[in-house]
Amino acid sequence: MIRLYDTLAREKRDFEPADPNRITMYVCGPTVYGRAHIGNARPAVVFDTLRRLIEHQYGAGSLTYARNVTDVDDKIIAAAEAEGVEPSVITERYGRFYLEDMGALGVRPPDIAPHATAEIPAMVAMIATLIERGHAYAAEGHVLFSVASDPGYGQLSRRDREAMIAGARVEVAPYKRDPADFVLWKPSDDGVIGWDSPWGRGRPGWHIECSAMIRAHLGETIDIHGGGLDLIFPHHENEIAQSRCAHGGKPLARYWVHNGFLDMGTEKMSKSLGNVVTPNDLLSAGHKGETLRLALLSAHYRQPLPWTESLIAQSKATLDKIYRFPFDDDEEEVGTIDHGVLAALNDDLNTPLAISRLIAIENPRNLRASAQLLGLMSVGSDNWFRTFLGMTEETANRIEERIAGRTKAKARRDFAESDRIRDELKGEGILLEDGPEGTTWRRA
RNA sequence: GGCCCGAUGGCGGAGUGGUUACGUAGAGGACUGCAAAUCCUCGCACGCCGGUUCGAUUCCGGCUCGGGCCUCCA
Repeated sequence: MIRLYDTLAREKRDFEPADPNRITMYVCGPTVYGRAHIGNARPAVVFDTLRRLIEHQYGAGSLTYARNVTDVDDKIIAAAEAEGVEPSVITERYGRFYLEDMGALGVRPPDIAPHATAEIPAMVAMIATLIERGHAYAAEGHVLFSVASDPGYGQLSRRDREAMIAGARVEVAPYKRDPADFVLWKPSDDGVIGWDSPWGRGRPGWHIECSAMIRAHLGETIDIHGGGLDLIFPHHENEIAQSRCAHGGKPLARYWVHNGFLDMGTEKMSKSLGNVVTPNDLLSAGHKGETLRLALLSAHYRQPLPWTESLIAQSKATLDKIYRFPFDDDEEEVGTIDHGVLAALNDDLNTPLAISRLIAIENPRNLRASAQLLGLMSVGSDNWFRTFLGMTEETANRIEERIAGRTKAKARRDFAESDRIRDELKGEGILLEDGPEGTTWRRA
């Protein structure tokens, strides 16, 4: 039995899917206007891990996991204009980078990756329904959702109407009937990406994209909706309102799961603050994707996690430790997942506790099977310790030759020479270890 | 200003009303030509002030500090 903290209920609840054979999960994916940063990777890794857990507990094929791609957005339009290219050039490039970067962190592609630009008819249809039912209105080329028409609005974020009005610091657009109303459809000027609609040529608002795509691909009520804490308001609140009002009161999601933030010293990492570190930067610096994944999982997903070089180093040390277990990489027999690891994950995805259990596993096959549930130990030990970015077989052979030279020096007790060779290799990032069966080498 | 969350040892981080988290870093030892790896041992903690309790790091209240949201944002 999996337990999950449900943001709506503000407590851990037993996870009971509506249909255990067809579990549905939707997570808000990237807006593809730039390269994802390491903070963006946290939800991708967290929900990838939850996905692996669900698939383990309910069986392969039991879960349909959708993660959208927002490929129409004002920032995309701005980026395209800045480069003098079509928006699709921007969205295809960064969409590809996103998959590459997340893939390096062991994040498997979702089952479904709906793109907003391919789902415009579904959004238009949902907007039309909302207008019909008196929950939305057209004004000056815009369509707005009427927050006052939805008495349940504000439950997820626990915000009352007074607070929302008090918080409306932004100048209220003249076409809004109420300051809290939000845009479902907005007009596009000539030359700006847009689609024809009953309300004129325009493009969808951000929130309606997710509501419409969830409906189209997963249904009116899904089991789990995930995303970052910052999406609770207004994005998820608005999604809930749109979907509930369009679907005769049916709830959008049965469990709301939100991840906390990476701490970057003084303030959160964000593109607008310009203090971003990307997975690509870190991988280029020589860190392995699994190291970054473990670092991201080293705190509970709802807790803040300070992102530092030290955290990365600690994560690498942990992986070095488990990869040093005596494996036969050709071993085909599959291990079983450790009960302690599973119990920790079942309890609201307690990954730090699971990792501590993982390290204590003594059977190598069970260790590997358990690690793989967390998306770790995806490669063989040899690969982990010896693969360098761009290292060729020829380079590896040269290293072997130099080690052979050192072994000869050692045999004639010429330790000055043998230490010289060892130090030289160390300077190149290669560590030697003299074992009972000879010298082995690994990357630093 | 409003809403919400957090505060654990050098660092990361679980958890619990009364016994060890764990990892990493550090110290000592074994092993080693010396290292590395491995093994053994060790030290170091629960933000502040009250309250409840036989007993609180764990529950309650207040305070301080930090973070998030209220505007695009993982």
